[in-house]
Amino acid sequence: MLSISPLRNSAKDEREREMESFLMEGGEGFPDFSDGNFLDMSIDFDDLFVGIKDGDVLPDLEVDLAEFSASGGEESESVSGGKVAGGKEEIVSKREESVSRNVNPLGVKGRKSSAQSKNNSQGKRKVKVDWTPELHKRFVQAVEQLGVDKAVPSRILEIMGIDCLTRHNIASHLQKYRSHRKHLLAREAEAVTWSQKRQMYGGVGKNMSPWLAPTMAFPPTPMTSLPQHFRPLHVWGHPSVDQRLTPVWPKHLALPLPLPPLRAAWGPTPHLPLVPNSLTPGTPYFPPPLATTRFQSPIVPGIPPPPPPHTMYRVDTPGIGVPTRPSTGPQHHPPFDFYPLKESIDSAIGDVLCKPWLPLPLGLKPPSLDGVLVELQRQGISKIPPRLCLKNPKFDDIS
DNA sequence: CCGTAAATAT
DNA sequence: GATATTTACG
Repeated sequence: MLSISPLRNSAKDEREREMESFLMEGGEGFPDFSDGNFLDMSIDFDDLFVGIKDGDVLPDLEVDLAEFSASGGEESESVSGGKVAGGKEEIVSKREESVSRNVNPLGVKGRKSSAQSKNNSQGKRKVKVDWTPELHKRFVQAVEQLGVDKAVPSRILEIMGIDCLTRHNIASHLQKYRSHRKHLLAREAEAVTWSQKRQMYGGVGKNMSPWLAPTMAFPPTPMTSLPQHFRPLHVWGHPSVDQRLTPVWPKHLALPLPLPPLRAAWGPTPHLPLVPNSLTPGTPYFPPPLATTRFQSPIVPGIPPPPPPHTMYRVDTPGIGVPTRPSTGPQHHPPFDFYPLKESIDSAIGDVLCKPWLPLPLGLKPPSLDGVLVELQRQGISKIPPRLCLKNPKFDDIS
């Protein structure tokens, strides 16, 4: 099993050619929490989160992946321990050859070892790049540095300094990145305008459902004003948000401790007791049974009430989904930070509940059909087929 | 070289 | 069947 050092591949063309497969630092692609935001919890995060070192971001070029993955024993090399390892944006030292130490045989699953993929006709087709959160973070940093508008693949690649990536890889990722970003911005704008309208038309009515009211007003800066835990974890999202603060569950851990308890409404998590309205600041709570409390826009004579945004989610119901319990076997990090489920949910019940928008945090997976069913029932929604809520919408540009 | 659209693999 | 990534094309 040899592994090709990125250093060796100097010529671009050759690099592409030689690039066999990437093994990402799957198990280690986690933001560090040196910020301390999560340190209050008196949990030893050293065990939970791994500091990020530049070198580890790099994808490894390997020929024999399977063998390689079998070797690993260690996982975390540097514990964050409150120190940011290379926490700054300096993306300088990327050259060093990084050996993937993580146990996670993640790469094995999908990524084929070199040209033995099914499509290996003649090693023609290149192997997909696994854009781990860390790699993406690097990408985002580069884009930010250049300016979202001025960022072009070549430059990004330069800044990222990851030799084994090709310009095409970047371009592809950039395409998707822009697409998602556009999408998110559109949604945000929509939410904002809607929020403005609401204020215009009288704001949140006091006759509104008590548990709805506080969440109705959309915060000035939705992304950043959300409670830490609820802040959208974006891989694609806005680069301005420091992703180092975003919690990501290490795949090899059994429990997502850093995240607040999730409501049990979704998905088969019967052991999680439904605690109604445990209103601790920053803690999700279960809204009381809704009966059929529908959101009523303030009625202003002559002015049609603004349509409820279908892109909104209740802030206090962050647990739309069930935690992805890192299971034993090889796991893939979710390619993206949130699942589009909420969109379909919104489109289905958004007009009923009118929720402030909240992306599904990383580590959450869409609820099961049963989960949806339960939730719909709980909210007294009968006319919407649960299946509809599970249908994933396209995330491409909508313009 | 860049951006977009189509193809393909997972 | 859907999506992410690659590949093709203008």
